[in-house]
Amino acid sequence: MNITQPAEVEQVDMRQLAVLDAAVSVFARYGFRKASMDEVARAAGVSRQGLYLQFANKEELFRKALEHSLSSQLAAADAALSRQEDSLERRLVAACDAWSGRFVGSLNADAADLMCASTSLAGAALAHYEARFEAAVAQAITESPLRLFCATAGLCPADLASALHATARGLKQSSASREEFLKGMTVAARMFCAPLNQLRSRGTFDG
Amino acid sequence: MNITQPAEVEQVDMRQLAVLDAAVSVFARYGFRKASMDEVARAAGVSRQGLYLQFANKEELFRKALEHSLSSQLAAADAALSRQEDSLERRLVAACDAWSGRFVGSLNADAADLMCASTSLAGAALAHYEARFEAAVAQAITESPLRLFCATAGLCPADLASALHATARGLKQSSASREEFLKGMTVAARMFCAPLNQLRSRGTFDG
DNA sequence: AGTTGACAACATAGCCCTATATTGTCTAAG
DNA sequence: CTTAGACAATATAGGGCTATGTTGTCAACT
Repeated sequence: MNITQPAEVEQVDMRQLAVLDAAVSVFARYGFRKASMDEVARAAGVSRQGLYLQFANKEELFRKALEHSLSSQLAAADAALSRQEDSLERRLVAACDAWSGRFVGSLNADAADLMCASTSLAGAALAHYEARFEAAVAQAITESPLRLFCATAGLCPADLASALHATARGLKQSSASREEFLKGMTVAARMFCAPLNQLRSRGTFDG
Repeated sequence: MNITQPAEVEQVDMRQLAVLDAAVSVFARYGFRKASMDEVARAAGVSRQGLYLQFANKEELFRKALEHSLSSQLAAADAALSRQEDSLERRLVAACDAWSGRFVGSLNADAADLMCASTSLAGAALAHYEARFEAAVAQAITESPLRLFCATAGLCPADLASALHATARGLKQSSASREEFLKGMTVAARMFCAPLNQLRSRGTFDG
């Protein structure tokens, strides 16, 4: 009987994740207030009461859904950053895209409501994941030859990560399509990685 | 009698500019709807009817004020970019600060109203000035040795200008203070200008 | 375990009406 | 040429009130 226990636990987790995925898409589409528990339940393929069996109330559902989304975005960014076979430029673009680009074209008028609810209901988690994203980017830079340039330029990898994050923010705001976002992000990443190519062409590349 | 004519014309322009300056600060403080003509008149030191003698209505006043602000921001950015005694990094930071940094810390809840009014009442002018800002930045890059790097990186100066503009947007949104904005902008500009220093240290600097 | 249907409590959207503020215009006065 | 004061037309803010939608919880059902 112990053998089935882990399977059941995984089952429960899978259910939760599926529900959270549905909640994320519904909240992203309608915002916090205009998204109803009924809509989320229908999107998740469960009954409305099924939601209340897993989450105490709408606020907790939103918080968990937001954290789930942030967590998966961060995981995707981490995965992109750890693709050692790709260039740093490509990894940085992919990481910023995984982190910020997911909902670029799909933001409607309820974006303000979403931001407001996010900061008021899970501001700490939001800041936490943003810090972890920047830390991951900074770590990738630290592990690359670009760290050599940082020192000579009087900067630290965290500064670069923060600046790249700001660029991603700005592009998310001004881009009409994901292609536009990726194009701008590629330009920024290429400029940030320029010292790498210069080092390489000078023969001072040491991995 | 012709001698006094130009002086009078300049007087009128000065008056208009003073009124527009006052209007800009009032609109920036209260947004479009919550700012009253009475408030603008008091800030400008004229009567409410004085405003209607110079501007047909509130919408025209807002449009002219916005264009005046954009024009002066662009002029300040241009001035910063043409300070040949400064490094390109410093000029780019100063230009972005002049363009985007003016109201960084002072944006309140009425920012949405401002953006909405700006795009609906003078969206064309807004886009026009934004394009001119990016063109000015691109021109400064073209006139610098950085243009050499652009070609080798498969980019054009306009791409860099657009990316820098996006960074300024993102920092404007996420920065709590102007110092934070300037710090982030400096990091981005330094990275964008990194190829310059590398070229210089390799002795391939040709002005 | 989850679903269904029902329920009170609460929030929301809409409408109407009122009071107040603001716009845009006019005339008289300095 | 500008201002002050007054004015109708209009926009806005607020209260009350209703209709509708939503939340959170319950018991009965499968």
